[in-house]
Amino acid sequence: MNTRTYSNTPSPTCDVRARILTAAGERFAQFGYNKTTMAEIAKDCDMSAANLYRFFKNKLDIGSNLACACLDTKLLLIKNVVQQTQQPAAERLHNVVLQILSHTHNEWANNPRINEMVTAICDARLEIVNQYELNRHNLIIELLEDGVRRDEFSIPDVQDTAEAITTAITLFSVPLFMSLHNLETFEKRAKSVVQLMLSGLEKR
Amino acid sequence: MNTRTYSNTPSPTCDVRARILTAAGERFAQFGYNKTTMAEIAKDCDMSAANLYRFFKNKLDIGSNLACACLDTKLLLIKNVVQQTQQPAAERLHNVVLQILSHTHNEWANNPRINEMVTAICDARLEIVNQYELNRHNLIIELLEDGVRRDEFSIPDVQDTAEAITTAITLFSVPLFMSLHNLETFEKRAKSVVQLMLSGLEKR
DNA sequence: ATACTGAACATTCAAGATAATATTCAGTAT
DNA sequence: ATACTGAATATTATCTTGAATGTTCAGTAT
Repeated sequence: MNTRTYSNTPSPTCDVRARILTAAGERFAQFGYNKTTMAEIAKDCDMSAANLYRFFKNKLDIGSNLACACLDTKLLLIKNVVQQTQQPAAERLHNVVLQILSHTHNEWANNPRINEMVTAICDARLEIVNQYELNRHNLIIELLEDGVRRDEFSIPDVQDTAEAITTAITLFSVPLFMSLHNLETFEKRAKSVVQLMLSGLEKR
Repeated sequence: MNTRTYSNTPSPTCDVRARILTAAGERFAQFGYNKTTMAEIAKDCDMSAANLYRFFKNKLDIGSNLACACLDTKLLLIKNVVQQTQQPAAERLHNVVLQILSHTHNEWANNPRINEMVTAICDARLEIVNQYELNRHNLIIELLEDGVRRDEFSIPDVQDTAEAITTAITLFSVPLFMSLHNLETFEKRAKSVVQLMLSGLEKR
């Protein structure tokens, strides 16, 4: 990644990168990743297609950067929910799951283009989605530990439990599944799953 | 479905159907659904391809029948676990989840051909997989109700809870996911999920 | 040296042609 | 009538090829 900055130059490298990403992002969102050509992105930035390669390794690299940003936004939304520390941890868990569901559904329903891009990128760059999963995992751990600290939760192994939660909400995280039901059905299911995760089956 | 039987005929209709299904099943398992031709199935049964259509509507219909049988086997395995009534319900739930995981993983690892077939069929005949899901759902309900009857479980809404469990074990039911981890990792996760479903997070 | 371009080259996509296969049906044997 | 077949037809998959696009690079301007 390029980390240099030219504070006294009118058009620093990182600005060019940002301009390219903006142009590409708009095209990808409107016409899809595959239908967008490097020539078009270049034209939007008043440069040649060849010049794009001075700033990004290739088209996939542009896509990856956008996908990263996309996943970062997603992560930030979750973080915001987790850090509503005035709310009980149980409620925040509930909100996290609904947040994830809502985002997945939105992606699928309102912006199949973006989804196409993210899919394409994730196929090629597994590490990006891995990083996202790891960050999400850590946010769940943060939430669980907070719940334990506040004496709301009793959790023998936070690490395992966080993994179990991630596993249990798979249905809400994968856009592919969104065609199975409508949003209300998913929300109902999400509530049931959270309910189950909170109280468990065993008699107390 | 043909339900007539010719008890005094040496080669009754239903035997021919069975012969065709056996031949097709072997071909599908060995070479895959798409690579198997109707002519080949017919040759295995010493008949013309045209004659197959007297017993099955089309190729997909042959595949559907095999897929049904496949899912019925799966269901039977689950049923057997559920009905081990000498075991505690909690243990049986654990075994059901591991059973499902093991079957999904097996399908994916040892027999991609069969999997290809089931996928092809399910794409075309959603009602088959729906029926399977419904039956599985009912088995889970049976297990939960038994757990409640024995005073092991305390469950406000069995219907909702069964749906929640089905949802939570999505990762173990979809062959597509099997490439993500190795079997041991999945088993560890399955145990964590069951643990979570049994005890819940909330302090008691 | 640095920023950039146009043209060359490599790869991917898509439309059309071809071949393989599924399905139907008229016709034969019993 | 019933069980079945071979050949005809419809559908689907595979291959081919030209065009479009991604990528590289020698060369130009500053």
